[in-house]
Amino acid sequence: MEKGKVVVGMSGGVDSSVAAYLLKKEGYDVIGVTMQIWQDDYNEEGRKGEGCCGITAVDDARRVAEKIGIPYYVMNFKDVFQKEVLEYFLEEYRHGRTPNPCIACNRYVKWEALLKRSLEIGADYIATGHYARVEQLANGRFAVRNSVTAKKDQTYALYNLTQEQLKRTLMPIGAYTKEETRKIAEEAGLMVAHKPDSQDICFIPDNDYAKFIEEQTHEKSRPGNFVDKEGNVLGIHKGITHYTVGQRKGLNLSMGHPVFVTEIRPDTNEVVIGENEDVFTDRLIAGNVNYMSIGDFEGEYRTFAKIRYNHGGAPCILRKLSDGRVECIFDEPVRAVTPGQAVVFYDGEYVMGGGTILG
RNA sequence: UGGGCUAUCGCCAAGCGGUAAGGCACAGGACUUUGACUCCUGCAUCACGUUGGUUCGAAUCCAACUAGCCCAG
Repeated sequence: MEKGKVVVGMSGGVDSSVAAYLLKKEGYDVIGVTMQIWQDDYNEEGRKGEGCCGITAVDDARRVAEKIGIPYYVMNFKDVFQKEVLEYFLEEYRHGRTPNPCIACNRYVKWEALLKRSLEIGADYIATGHYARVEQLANGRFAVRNSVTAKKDQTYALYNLTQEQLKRTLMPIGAYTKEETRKIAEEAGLMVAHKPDSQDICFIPDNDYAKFIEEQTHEKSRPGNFVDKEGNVLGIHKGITHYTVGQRKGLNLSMGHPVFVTEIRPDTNEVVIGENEDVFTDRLIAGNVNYMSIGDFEGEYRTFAKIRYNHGGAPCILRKLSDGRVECIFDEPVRAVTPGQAVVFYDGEYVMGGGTILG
């Protein structure tokens, strides 16, 4: 109790379950909460491998909460999810960009909304089952630090959290590997110990996100032209929402050798096709930059950047631009810089900041 | 309707008498708490435009037919 009151976001998976268990064991006053963020009325059969927000979530989370002896609630966050994640997601695709909904969901739903409500009910912290650590640095700032397992590291999706949010965040799982987490779950007798990892976009049932966009927007995707960089028409595409930069599969273009999407032009409804080397670039511009381990920087800044969730990262130099934008110049070209995705900067193991890729 | 050329998997394309390469596309799987990339597997089995013929044996040679292309008109 002396350690404070913490609300743990429980998805019903192993990670958040173990997070709750560990905090309880450490002496926190733990409250389990599952966020209801999406329709809870799809009881279709055959939903395997629930995402982070699935619906068997509630059952599993409640059982775990009971098992470890903590109060448990379900909170409704559908409105904020609808606005900050879903609408954003649809709008980005409509503009030919490729959004990362998890990042928006983390910042606005999991943290902003959940934290606010948690504070309202008297909590001191919120906690999640992310593979990342939160630490306060010598300069007084809070930053997300790499999980002990680079393999399961989830810091990329957390770059957008604010100092206020981080100050009140606990991520107990960051100190363990996935295997260790499962072992802890097993030893604690949590029935979710062997639940498969979630994957894919959690709110898109069958993983067919293009169809999902059509259904949500009530707009049929509009076919257009595949063109090469000279403007020659190569074929017809199914609608720009079906594609992303660097994509090869699903183009149905038989050029004799593999070809890739190099650009999406929402204005002309064109998808530009090129060679593999055409999809490499050594620079990008990011906007909406959120600084984490440092408050800001002047001039140039040497760092290491990831341009997508599963990117190993690449050394680069940051240069300040106007309107809070930054230019990122890589030492070596990187593949498929994609507008809409996030670029996250690292100082060693710490997230230095990140932003949205504009181009 | 004179001459010439070509017809092999959805697309491109090897093969030149001995029993159908490969690439692209596509499908399935692996990987992955975003979209991609990548990797693995599969993908012509009375079949090589059709019909006959030669041959022990033809996609490979011959003939006719059909279709397309080119040059002449």
